[in-house]
Amino acid sequence: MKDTKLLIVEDDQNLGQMLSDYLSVKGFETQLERDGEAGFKAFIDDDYDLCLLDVMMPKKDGFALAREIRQLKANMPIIFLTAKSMEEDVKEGFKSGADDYITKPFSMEVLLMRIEAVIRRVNNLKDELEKKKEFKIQDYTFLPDKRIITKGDFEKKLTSKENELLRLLCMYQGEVVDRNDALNMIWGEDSYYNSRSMDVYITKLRKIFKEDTGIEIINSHGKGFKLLVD
Amino acid sequence: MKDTKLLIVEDDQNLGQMLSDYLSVKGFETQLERDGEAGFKAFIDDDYDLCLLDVMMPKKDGFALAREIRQLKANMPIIFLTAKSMEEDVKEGFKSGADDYITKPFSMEVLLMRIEAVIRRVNNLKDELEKKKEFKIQDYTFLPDKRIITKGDFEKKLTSKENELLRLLCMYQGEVVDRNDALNMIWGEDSYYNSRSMDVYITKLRKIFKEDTGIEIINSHGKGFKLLVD
DNA sequence: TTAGGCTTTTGAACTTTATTAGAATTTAAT
DNA sequence: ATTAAATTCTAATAAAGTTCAAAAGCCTAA
Repeated sequence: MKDTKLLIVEDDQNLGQMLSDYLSVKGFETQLERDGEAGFKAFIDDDYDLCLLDVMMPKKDGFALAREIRQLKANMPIIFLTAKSMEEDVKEGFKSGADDYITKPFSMEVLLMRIEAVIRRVNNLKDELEKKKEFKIQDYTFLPDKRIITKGDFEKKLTSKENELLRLLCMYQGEVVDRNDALNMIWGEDSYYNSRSMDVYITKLRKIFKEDTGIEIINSHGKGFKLLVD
Repeated sequence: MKDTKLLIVEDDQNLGQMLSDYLSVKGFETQLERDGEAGFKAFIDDDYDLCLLDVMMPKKDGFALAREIRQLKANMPIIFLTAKSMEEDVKEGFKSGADDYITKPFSMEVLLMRIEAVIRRVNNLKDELEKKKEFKIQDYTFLPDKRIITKGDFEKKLTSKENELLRLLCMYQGEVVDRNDALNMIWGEDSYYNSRSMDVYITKLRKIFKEDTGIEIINSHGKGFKLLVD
């Protein structure tokens, strides 16, 4: 596995550099930006595992930036660097399972612990999902370990690619699964031909649910696929 | 997105200058006007994130000014600077979700906290909107998660760009959505070509509502677009 | 070990989505 | 009124996704 990659957005040059240096030493790959706009650009250009956002920043504050980031990646883990007075707002508005906040001033050690905690939490979440033995898709029961999907007395064996792809879609049900991510996870590499191959499997999965209104695998052009169930 | 921009309308020159200076130092962009009329002119000429209005002013008092401002921008956050004796009036007449008031005399610190609180509240409102699953546009139902818009038995699938753009317009229904903001949020960057591309999508959306009187996407020259429904 | 059956990849034709170009209009400003 | 800038909309093109069918791989039971 590669380094954990952090996006740090902090307008105080001193603090920013200090964070960046300290966390680099601690084994993270870091990218430092000094305002919300630059931060968003950086976020688009690269893949990060966690964002560290100052709340009070010129051009675009941390909350606004977080909102935009979440539009692109709904579960991106975020830690807000906030003043004492804003504590309540973070709690109310932004604390999803993948978030945390830390009030200034803080010690580097404490920050490090928070970062590790968030990453652990996120990994656990992913683990849980991966370990999940059974997914419900309307009346269907999908058992990834047994590689079958059933509905009433209908039962279909899935091939391993079908199985992994459906598992991934189910894990992130309702969210777009990145094409690249899926390719890397299931095919091990993201090439043009693998991508075509994946399309074929998407077609196969769609065929399974063809008759069922309310189950759809929709494409998000240039991004990936999303399993929608209502 | 730019700095948070404040319009300060205060007839007491001393206090006005002090406010303006202090808030500038604190990282806000400020514009100071000394009466209601000048304040309204300034409001028309520029985009503000929050207005700080003295209630007692010559030519046009703070309430009257607020009324006019609200006609142009229904949700403009406003903080009234009021004397103790007027406290009741503000509470009754003007406190919308985005408002606050502060009684003179006040400390700069308290004012700052109020400003931040209002801005935070507004940002949280935006969050809620983003999470919204369903928008009504007259008889249409727009379901951004499913990327469809329906009306009776008419149903149209939307492409992801159409979908995001319409979502944005719906979120700010009745208000102008900045071109730049839309480009940054949906396209990730604000370039000439993306801007042309967005125009094409505006055209597509307009076509959907072509037959419907009372639904319009109107352009605000040099600013952006506004979804108008009546 | 090898034929048959299943899985996966590849090729190719086709559809949909997004961008670019450009001509015609509209708006704002000098 | 003239000019520049911004917008509108159609059409052409490029890029991405979909699907079917056939080829290539892979496994396993005879």
